[in-house]
Amino acid sequence: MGRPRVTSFDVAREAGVSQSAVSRAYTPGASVSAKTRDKVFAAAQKLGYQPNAIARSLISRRSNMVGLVMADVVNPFYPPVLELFMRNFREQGQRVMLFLGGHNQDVDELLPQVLEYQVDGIVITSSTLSSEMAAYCNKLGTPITLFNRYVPNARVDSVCSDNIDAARNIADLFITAGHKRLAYISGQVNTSTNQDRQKGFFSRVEERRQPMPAMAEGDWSYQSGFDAALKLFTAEKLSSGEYPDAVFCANDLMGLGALDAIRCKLNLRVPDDVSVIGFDDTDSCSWHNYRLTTIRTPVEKMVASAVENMIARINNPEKEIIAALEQSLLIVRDTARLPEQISMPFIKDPKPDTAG
Amino acid sequence: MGRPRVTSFDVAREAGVSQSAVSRAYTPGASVSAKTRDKVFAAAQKLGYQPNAIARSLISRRSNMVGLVMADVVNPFYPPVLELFMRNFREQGQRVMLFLGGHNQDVDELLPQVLEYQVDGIVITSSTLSSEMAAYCNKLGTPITLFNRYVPNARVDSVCSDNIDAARNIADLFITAGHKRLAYISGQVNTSTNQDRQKGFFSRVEERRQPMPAMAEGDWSYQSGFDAALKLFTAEKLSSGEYPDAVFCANDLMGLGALDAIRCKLNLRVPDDVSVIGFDDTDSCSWHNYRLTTIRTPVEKMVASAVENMIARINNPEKEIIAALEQSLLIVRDTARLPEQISMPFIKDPKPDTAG
DNA sequence: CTGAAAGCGCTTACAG
DNA sequence: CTGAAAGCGCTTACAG
Repeated sequence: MGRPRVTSFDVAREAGVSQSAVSRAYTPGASVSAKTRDKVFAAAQKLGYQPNAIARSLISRRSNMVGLVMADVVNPFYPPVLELFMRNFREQGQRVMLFLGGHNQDVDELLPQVLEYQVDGIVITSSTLSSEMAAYCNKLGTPITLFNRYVPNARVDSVCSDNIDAARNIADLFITAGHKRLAYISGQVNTSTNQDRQKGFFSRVEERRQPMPAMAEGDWSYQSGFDAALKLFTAEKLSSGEYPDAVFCANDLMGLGALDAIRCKLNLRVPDDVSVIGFDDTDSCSWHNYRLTTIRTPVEKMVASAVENMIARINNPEKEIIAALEQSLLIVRDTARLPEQISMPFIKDPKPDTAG
Repeated sequence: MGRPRVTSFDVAREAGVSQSAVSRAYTPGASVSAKTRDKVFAAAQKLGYQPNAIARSLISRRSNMVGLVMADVVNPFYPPVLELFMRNFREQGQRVMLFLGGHNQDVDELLPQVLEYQVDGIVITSSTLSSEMAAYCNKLGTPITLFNRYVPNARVDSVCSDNIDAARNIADLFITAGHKRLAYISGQVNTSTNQDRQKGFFSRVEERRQPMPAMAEGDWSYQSGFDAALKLFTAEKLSSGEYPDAVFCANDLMGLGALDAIRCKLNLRVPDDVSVIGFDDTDSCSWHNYRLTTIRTPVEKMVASAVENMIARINNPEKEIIAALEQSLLIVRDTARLPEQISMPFIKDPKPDTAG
């Protein structure tokens, strides 16, 4: 409040140089003599001066801030993604303004708030924006990158993992290993992530001329996976032996819930009686009690390329649009019977030998 | 690049009013006629104008941005905290610049980067800053609030949960329920959170004239809890029956690791053979397979008061310093034998009846 | 209620 | 290399 700020003019006076010289001292590559720079820094130190990034942003038309719109930080898939974005942007000298916005329509309402601050670019994770909004950002010259969402024909970059392909592979794995009664536990049905995983799984089952999978609806949460499993394994099916012998869960949290239901509540053996595969390779999958076989999205790579691309576009708006689609990796643990030949990239996560 | 921005002058021309009028139209409570405002908004709409928050920040000396420094978003305790901060600040019309910084010394190096952007205030979670840095922020007039960290005699606000008190209560619970061989699995030993939990637990055991707890060092992670449990329950102790019968874990993740080690690897019964209590009440504690008895910090309340206080201080720098210390709540689930009389606030989390 | 004008704290041609 | 000056896009007294 009213506290007088130390400005470059104050430093200039103290150092006996011009205000421009002060500015140059803080501009990498500007033409200043070492001597002037030293005087400036000494004076700055003495006065407790630091350049004002807001003023710099205004005149230079570069804020060195990016907007990051995230869907749901509480879902364990996102914290690592957030951390990676923070780290990658920091390395590029960009600060991040964070926004939490729900689904697609929210994003359209949110974007003006982030544009207001003249961010150099915006990354949107797991949501889309309307084509009107995309056009508006484009007119402003603010680049957008979609993470985990793809919009055909829009002038926005995107980097995704190939959910359809991964889900198709899971169908193949289950079928080839001899499972006969497949099931699917869905995420929120209106999300594109769920739609892609479901479509990939079902379409491949159909291509292989197998009976369509049973399905129960979840909402990505642990509890919904637990409940969905209970719906899939009714008392009737249990007694007839006609219960699912392979369950693909649209994410890990639901996979863990299903696992707990199947083992603790239903007293079935995994993977002997039923195989379970999840998606994301969240930390808890590797816990000794679960060891859930799952799909890992190459998050490091995806974030790195999203950031790299964003920076490149900030520096060159004419750069061509990218639409990266990364392949996932099967993480083999203990919850699924798998065929001899695994038809997708995979690694085995050995049971850690931690006896000491 | 170089795309001409639409400014308030363009809108003024289009609307046939002065530039000041445009500015006033966007200032709540400013004196403009409805008619002028309508003309302005119509022109703005037509041109795709939106006020430039950076320019506004510069002249008004209010950025409506706060800096949020978080320690470790990957630890499941933090995502909910982050979400709460985002939501509360948004309600107050504040945007947040996020920074991820490790331990205390990092924060001192980070702060200049956040101050550069003229944030209206800074919240630091689970780290401290040096008194020099505190003094510098104070000189700049930028308020600091510490979340989960307390600095006596510094001119910074803080809101914490009372870790010492909660840990003392756990000692009481164990002892009163008749446990004889207590143990403690620590978090990273140099963090104040661990120090407080450890101190509270040990000091109360001492006051009650019980044998000092055994201790194994962890680092907050699941795996470290698993490993620590194995160190506590050696083959020798197992065969002599002299293994711990009550383990207090400095956080839930380690508690779950310990639980898996104790039950799956050691084949001991919980809580019959050994009681386990964690800390934080992270989501996975309530999973059917774990149902970990733990301590819940009143995070909603803490974040709300941190934000409320920050806003109050931004508006009145002379406001008195607060140092809130919130009491925690015991969440009773299935992993600990508890006395008849529970000596601290608690709630029972009933096993959800989800059979359908 | 309205407009002209000063000024927030910088960067960046421009001229020397 | 250096300084004087213009200007980024706003808000806010000030005068009417």
